[in-house]
Parts: sequence; C-alpha cells; structure tokens
Amino acid sequence: MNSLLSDVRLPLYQRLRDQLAQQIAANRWRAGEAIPTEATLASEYGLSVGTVRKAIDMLVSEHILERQQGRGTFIRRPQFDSSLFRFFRFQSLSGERQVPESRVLVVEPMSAPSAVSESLRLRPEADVIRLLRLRLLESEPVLVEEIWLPREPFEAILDIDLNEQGPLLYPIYEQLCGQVVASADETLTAEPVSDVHGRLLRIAEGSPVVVIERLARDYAGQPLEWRRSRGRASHFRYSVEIR
Amino acid sequence: MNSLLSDVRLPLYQRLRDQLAQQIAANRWRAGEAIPTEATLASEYGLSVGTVRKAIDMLVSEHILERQQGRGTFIRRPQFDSSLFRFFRFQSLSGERQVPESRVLVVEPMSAPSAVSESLRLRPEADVIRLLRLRLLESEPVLVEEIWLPREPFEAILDIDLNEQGPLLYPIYEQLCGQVVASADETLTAEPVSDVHGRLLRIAEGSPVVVIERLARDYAGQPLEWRRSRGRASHFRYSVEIR
DNA sequence: GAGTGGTCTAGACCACTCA
DNA sequence: GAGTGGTCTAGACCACTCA
Repeated sequence: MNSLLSDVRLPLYQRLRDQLAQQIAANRWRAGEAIPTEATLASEYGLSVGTVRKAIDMLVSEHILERQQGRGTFIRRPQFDSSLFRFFRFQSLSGERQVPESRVLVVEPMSAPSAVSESLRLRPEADVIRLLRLRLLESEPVLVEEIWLPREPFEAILDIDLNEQGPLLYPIYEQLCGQVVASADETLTAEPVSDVHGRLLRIAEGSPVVVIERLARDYAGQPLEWRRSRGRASHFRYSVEIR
Repeated sequence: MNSLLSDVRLPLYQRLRDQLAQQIAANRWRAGEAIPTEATLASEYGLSVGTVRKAIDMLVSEHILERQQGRGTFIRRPQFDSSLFRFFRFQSLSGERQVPESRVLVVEPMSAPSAVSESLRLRPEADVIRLLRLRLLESEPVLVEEIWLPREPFEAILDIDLNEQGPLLYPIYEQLCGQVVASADETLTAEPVSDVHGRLLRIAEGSPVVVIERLARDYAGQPLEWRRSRGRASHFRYSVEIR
C-alpha cells in the first residue's frame, strides 16, 4: 500500500491530487495512457473511491486527465484548443477552418539574445536555434513566426529540411527530438508592424499587428520553445464571457 | 416537498442545478443573499446531501453561487474580475492599480443605429441613450468609450449630471434605474485609430488601438448595455495559460 | 460477462460562524 | 452551542466498453 506524502494538514483528496500530478510530471505514464482504475487507487492508498474520484475530478478540471466511461482515466494529450491562435480567422474562401501552410525561411544556430535566454531559462548566450517562418493560407501570408529552441535537445532540427515536413512543429519535436510539449503560456499584445515584418505580411509599415508570444513547456514545466508570432490585426477577434 | 421538473433522463444533480439556476434568473434571491442550506434543499427535493452538493458545485464553478463555510451559500455579486479591461496597464506613476477617472463628454437621446439595435435586441430605430466618455489616469486619457443604453429603463440617466458621480456606471444603473448587470460578453480586436478618437487619446491617427466591445446583461440574460471602448495598444497585454 | 467510470445514498465527524 | 458548509466512508446500482 502506497502512502500519501505532503502536508498532513491538507485534505486527503488534495494530497492524492498532488501525488498523482507529481507522478504525471515525472512521466510515470505517457500521454494517452491510462492511470490505474479508481478502485485500484482507492485500495493502494487506503482511501474510499469517493475521495479518489474527487482527486481525479481536480486533475480533469485542470485538463491533465481525461475520463472515458467504461474504459478508464487517461493522461490527456495536449490539445491547444484554447490557444489564442484560434482567434485568428484563418479560413479558406469556402469558409472552412484550416491549418495555415508553413514556409520556413531561416534555420540557424546562434548564441541566445538575452530575451531568449531569459525566457527559455538558459545561461546567457547559450547555444540556441532560431527559425523564421511564414504561415500562409491559399498563398496569402497570414502570420510571421520567430521560434527559438535550446540547441541541446533540438540539434537534429538542423539536419532536416523542415519544408518537406507538415506545417506543425510539435509532432516533429516529439518524433525527432523526443520532446513533448505539455503546456504553454501565451500573451497577446498589439503594435505597429515593422518594415521587415510588414513586407513579409504584405501590409503597409505601421499597420496594426497582433503579437502572440508563447512559451511552451514539457510535463515537468521545463521550457522547450519560445516563439513570437505576428498576424494582421484585421484577422483577429477574441471573445470571452464574464460572470 | 418540491419536485424536479425538466428531462427525467438527466441526472438528479443536473436537474437540481437547472432548477436552481432558473430560480436565480427569476430573482428568487438577491445578489448577496443566501440560498437555503444544503440540508434544507436535500429534504425539500427528497435528495441526499451529496447530490445537492454536486448541483451547488456546478453553480459555484459557473461563478453563480459562492460558498462560505459556516455561513451559507450565497448568490454571487458580479465581480468582473475576468474582464479584458484588467489587461490594460492602468497604473499610476507609483505603480499601484487604479480605476481611471471618468469625464462624460456627451449624453444624448437618439434613435438606435442598426448595429446598436441589433446588439441590444431592440426594434430598429428604437429610442436609446448614447454616452461618450473619456477615462483618464492622472489627467492622461487612457480609454475612449461609447456606451448605448435602451431609453426605457435608463431614462433617468438623462436627468442627472454624470460628472458629479463616481467613475463606475453599474452602481448608478442599479441605484437610479434598478437594473443589475449580472454577466457580459466581451470581444477584443485591434485597429488603426480614427482621426477623432486619436485626438481624444492624444495619439497619432493610425496608431494601433485595442478595441473591447462589451454586451452586458441582467440575470435573465436580457441585454442592458452595449459599449465599445478603445485604448492605446501599447498599454495592453493579455495572458493565458494553455494545457 | 468482466471491468470501467457515473450516479446516488446515508451517515459520521470536522472546521468554521455567530449569537 | 446551534447551524452552516467541508471531508470522508462504504456501498448499491447504473451505463458504457470490449473481448
């Protein structure tokens, strides 16, 4: 029988939630894999099923686990459903939603500028890889993206032709470099476009662009990628409900 | 003993949640008032306390109810904590967060332009009131707001001097017109500023502004106010976490 | 049909509030 | 000390999955 560590003043369901979260971060199970059943966890930890369910409820509402009635409870594969990129109107002429194509313009190893080394929590001037790419819909540029990766686990990116891959980078990180993006923080700002980026997006210098910065992390919370994407403000509309 | 209406195929906690939500919308209790205790609801509806707790849990996570251990469960006063306006950096020079002052420039009755009558769900050209106001921090303009109200419940706004009131309109709506804002939808876009708004915000025409549109509703979901606010993009930074 | 999560109950005991 | 919500248990039965 396992036992719950952590602060004994906390409720049992909270302590179980923390213990499970820690094991998930330590990769005890892979994305898509099932954790033990509620009954198993209950007997392992000497808790009632109700208490185990409450711990799992918390991790489900945090989007870390996913229940499937009759099948089990699974480590959730990251969906990026809530990404701010969803709020760019990337539609084809026929109106259906599409993933923009990718055209990689630059792939280069370099030493990290200070903003990059700070974001990725690397030492100053650490070895990094910089990507510059354009995202297009029906040959129209919709986003310019600058992407920074620590060189160490991502070295293999330098040896392949990214333009022969699909438009999504995260599957490549996973298959080529064994790095899984589990969560991300995004921030949204707006600014007048620079000369260079305006030319790439085919809009006049000074036109408003929406800037989305994203720091992506693995399951342990370790930064994997930092990117800054710019898209035409006229294609962006974000909504929230307030109560 | 009360009985649960609604679809008998739904779980009991879901049906109780719906029934409570309906009574809250129908103003059975005021904001800040307590609903009956869990034990009372359980015996009234012939349910176990566990089932009642699950229904209340749902309404709590929807920010409709608020629990206070030892005191009771209360109708939540709207907080507007999650409003997009929170992401404007409205700080004084000393760095503390402030509610910007309000200077009302225009208060006029008129017939609704089509965008306004559609948003407020009024008939075309219905009588409305238009406000134009500037929000300032230490005499610096930070937001321009256009606000539209249906004339019928808000008539009294025309008879007072809004510049002698505080900067917040919702308490005035409540005290003067008996209208309580319970929820709102907001959308965020960015655009180059017009000549007129640029002059009010003291920025060059064409500089990027963040535009926040808000439709505010009462407890029954009836639209009460539509506003469109513009602020300098350089003062705006919005963050989300993705999993 | 064995195994999973989903719903629901009845009840014990605890922590907190407030007169 | 009476009354509130918070935690936890043990167990029944249901709905769904999958071989």
